[in-house]
Order: sequence, then structure tokens, then C-alpha cells
Amino acid sequence: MSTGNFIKDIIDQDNRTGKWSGRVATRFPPEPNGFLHIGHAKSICLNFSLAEQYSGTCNLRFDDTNPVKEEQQYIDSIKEDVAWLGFDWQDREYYASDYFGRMYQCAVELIKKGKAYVDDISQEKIKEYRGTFTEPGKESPCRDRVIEENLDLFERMKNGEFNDGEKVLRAKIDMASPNLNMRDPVIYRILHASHPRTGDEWCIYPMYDFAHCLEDSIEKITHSICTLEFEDHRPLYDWFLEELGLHHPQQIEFARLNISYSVLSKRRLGILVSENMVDGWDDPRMPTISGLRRRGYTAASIRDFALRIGVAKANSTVDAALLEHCVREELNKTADRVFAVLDPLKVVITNYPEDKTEYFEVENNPEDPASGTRKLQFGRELYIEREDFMETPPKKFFRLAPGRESRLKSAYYITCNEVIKDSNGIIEELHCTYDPESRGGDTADRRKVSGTLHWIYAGSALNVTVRQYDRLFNRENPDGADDFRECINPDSLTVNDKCMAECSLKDIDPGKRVQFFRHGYYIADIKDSVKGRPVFNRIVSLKDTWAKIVKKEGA
RNA sequence: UGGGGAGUCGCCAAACGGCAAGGCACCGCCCUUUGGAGGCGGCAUUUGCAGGUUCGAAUCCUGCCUCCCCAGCCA
Repeated sequence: MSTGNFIKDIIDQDNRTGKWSGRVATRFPPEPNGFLHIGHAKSICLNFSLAEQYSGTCNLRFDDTNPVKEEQQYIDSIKEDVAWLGFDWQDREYYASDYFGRMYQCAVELIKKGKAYVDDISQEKIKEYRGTFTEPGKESPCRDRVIEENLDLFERMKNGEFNDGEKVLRAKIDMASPNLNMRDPVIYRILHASHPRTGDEWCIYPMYDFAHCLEDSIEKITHSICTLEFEDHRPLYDWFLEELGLHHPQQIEFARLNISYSVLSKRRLGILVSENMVDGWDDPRMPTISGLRRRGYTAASIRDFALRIGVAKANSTVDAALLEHCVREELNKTADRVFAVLDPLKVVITNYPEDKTEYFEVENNPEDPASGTRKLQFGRELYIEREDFMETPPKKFFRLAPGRESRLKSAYYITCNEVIKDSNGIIEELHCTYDPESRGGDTADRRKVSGTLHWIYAGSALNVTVRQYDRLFNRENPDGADDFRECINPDSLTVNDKCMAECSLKDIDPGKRVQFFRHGYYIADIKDSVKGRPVFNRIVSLKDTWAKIVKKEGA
């Protein structure tokens, strides 16, 4: 795999021409105003992997230029998430706020060059004067202020002599530019807000366009990778660095990630949390890194996903099935199999001695011989999956049915003889007989049986709670709906506390992933599992051919 | 309608003038003590459309169409 992408093409060419003397320096620059999601993971993987592949560096830089939105808790969670994803920024943990002094000096220099001015007009006026897509803007009356006055005013802005919004510093570029970003953009605003890191040291803060290019420049970044919506800002990025005569990284834009059946914007994700449609930012249904982690996704599978989706400039929506495929592929190789009956149906083996039990050796993971085996207790009364039995089975159903013989995985063949129902006609239990010759799950005559079922010995069954998670949305493109809340999947979470599992699960370590045989991959929830009483989250189901058949045959 | 981008299989995505990779999904078959996994095979005579250049075009030229982004003192 691993075909190229246009960013590698650019880097390769730069290396050929010696543009950066073979150096590659990228950065992941999150604003600490929320939790990271899978879209950020794409960017993280991209930036760190590129650095790795070209023996370069990737900085973790917090773009903390707006204290009214940023919080320390987000800084902490971002660091946790990036590290969990498997990337190491070593000692290169930077903060835009560490550069505030230098940025201020750059602004002063711009003023001295006559390339920036302090504007007194109101926010409304600025907006009005900006013009429209088709009409040029108008110049502010303050635009021609003399340099000395600008210098004085800007210093006083810094010194806190003005209220929020009273004045701004603007770059003096071109009010008639067809690119609205170039119509004298605001580069500093007054914000009497306490900053998570600089406290009350500053009351003026740089705007993104001014700050970001300087951050990149100061860190000697070579390739500044960002998303498509910043394409229009590139001329500004270039303008500042050009005017200031500073190290000038190349900004490269790529398409942000979208995933079907999901929303991936901080705003919408925030609504899900604040309106309690999910249980916090790390709800296992959330596409946040913390949510995916809690759901049971592995860092490796997310990295693999990022690799497979590629990088390009075309807006796209990746099939949610790909993410699921990535985690299945990994867990198939690494997760031990265990038996868990989600919807128990009692089976009595009528020809099996009342007081006898025995143990069967069961392989932990057929994909991994090194995983060894475990012993499972077997006895007269068992539980099997209710859906593994049908009284009147359709054509393609090959599991247990009256008169039919099925294999209990690694144990015996059993034949169903009698169906016991309650007064409502609900099946209460099955009476079966076993074939002693089938010990271990095989017979000398190699006869075919209908299906291999997992089972639990009733005498040692462990009752566990299982949370069956499904896609959060039942519509492929929730963003396309009038209100994305309307397409929330009402069945995105089903809590099942009637499950019976093998008793070895009693002391499973929270955070450990297993395959519930024939069902899917599950993780012992890190938050809600208590000693001796694990709670499992379904990470992803196994591919279900039978479900597909049922669906196709149309109920 | 100004500016900036993008259109290659259902969904991603390669291909850089030489004869349309790969992955996911889907469909067959084989295998299977997981209806899982695995194996094999099938899945774009054609690259938004229309012209043109060329021995040869997804790649170059012309025109058109569609979609996305931009008028925060957010990033």
C-alpha cells in the first residue's frame, strides 16, 4: 500500500531542489478549546508520520491565542490523546502564548513600516466597511494615522488603557482586494481575560492569521499543513512573513475528514454533550479520541485508518465501515476469544448425569497459537444463545432446531428433542441429548452438524452487563439533515444486564479487549467496571453473514 | 454574481502524455469446531460534460456544468 500523496510530492520536490536543505519540520497546532476527535487524528497522524518518514520533527503546539475559549483541561486531554495515539513530541511542546512578546514586537515593526494601524471604529463599522464579495470595502478613517500615533495607541492598548473592543490593530493591506482576508484584517484585539498560561500579563491577543504564521516561523517549520478552509488565508500568511522578512514555511492545505453516520465538528459534538444526548465527551459513541479509546478502539487501528484514507484536496466522506474494518482486523489477531451468551436460553442435557461436570480445553485465539488454551466447565444445564435455536427454521438457518444436531464448541454434539414453553408460548428451555462419542466437539464419522454454538455451563456462569453500542446516527450524512439531532439512532446504546459469560471474565482487567465468540469485540469498560463485576462495551460486532441473509430474504 | 478550491468504481484514493493501482463495501466460489478469519475470483473499454491538440489524453488546450469554502475583534 502506501502510495504517495500530494504533500509527499511537495516534500520530495523540496528535497530535490534543496529548498529546506532536506529538513522537514511539521507541527500539530490544536487550539485547546475542546476535545480532539478522529478528524484531528488524521492530522496528527499526517504531521507526525511525515516527520518520521523524512527523519524530521513534528511539534505539538497549542494555538492558545484566545483566552476566552481555552482551558487547561483541554491542554491536558489533548496531550493525553496525542500520546495515546502513539506519537512523541519529545521536548517540543510549544505554546503560542510563549511567543506573545515576539509577536507584539512584530506588530510594532509592522506599524513602523506603515503596514499596520490602530483602528477606533466599531466592530459593526468594520464589518460594514469590509464590503461584500462583489463590492470593494471602504477605508477606515483611522487608516492614515501617523506611525507615532499608532505606536503610542498600540502600546496603550497593551497597557490596558482601553476596554475590550474599543480599538484593534489592523494590517494595512488592500480594502479592495477580491480576497476578503486581505481587506485590512484585524491582527490584535483587546481582551481583558485571564489566559490559562499567561494569566493577566496580556490584555491584547493576536488573531489567528497574524499569530499562526509567526508561530510556524519561530519554530522554523518547513511545511505548515492545515485544512482547506485556510486556503484563502494563505496570501495573508505569506504577506506577514514577507513584510517581516522572517523564515517562511510553506502552508499546504488538505481536506479534513468526514465519516458517514457521524458528525465531526466541535460545535455539534459539544451539543451532543451539553444536551445530554451522550454521556460526556468520552461517551463510547463519540468520535472523539477519548470516546473511541473508551469504546475500545486501539491506537494502532486508528493510525491504520488514517493511513488508508489517504490525503487529498477533495472533500470526502469516508465510509464508517472502514474504521470498523481496521479495528476488526487488528482485534481478530490479538483478542482472546471468550464465551458470552447475550440472550440466554436454558438447555438441559437429559442424558448427562445430574451431578457430573467436566472441563474442556478451548483455544484462546485460533489466529494466534501462542495465546494458548483455557478450561471451560461443562455440565447438565447450560445456556446457549436464544437466537441459535429456531422452532421452525427457515431454509438457510443452520443452527439448532427440533430434531437437529449442533455442535457445542469444543464440547459435544447435542440434539434437540423437546421444546419447553411457558403459558405464553415463550420458549423456556430446551431438552437435548448429547453424543458421548463427540467429546471435544468432533466424531470419528466426521458427520456434519448444523452449526457450532458457544455455550455457558449454568453452574458457573457469570452474570455480566454488556453495553451494545451502535452507530450514533442512523443517517449517512447527519450534517445534511435540518437538525442533526433528528437522526440520532435511538438504538445507539442497548444495555443488557442479563448476559451470562464464562467465569474467567470475573476478574478481567478493565481496558482489556476480548472477542465474545461469534458476537464481536468487547472491552471491559475502564470507568464502570468494578472488581468482580465487569461492564463490557461492544467495540464492534463481528461481520454477520446470517444477519445479511435475514435482511436480504426480507423478514 | 468577486475570490479561492475540487470533480477518477457505491465510499476513499493512485496514476505527473504511453494504454485506469490499491483499500473498504458489494457479489460468487472454496475452506472452516466462530455464518468470524482465511483463500480464490468478479467488481471504471473509461476518469463531470463538450470540443480541440497528439501516433497516443484521466493527464495538455478551450468552453461549459456541478459541488465545497470565504464578508468573526473564532481558529
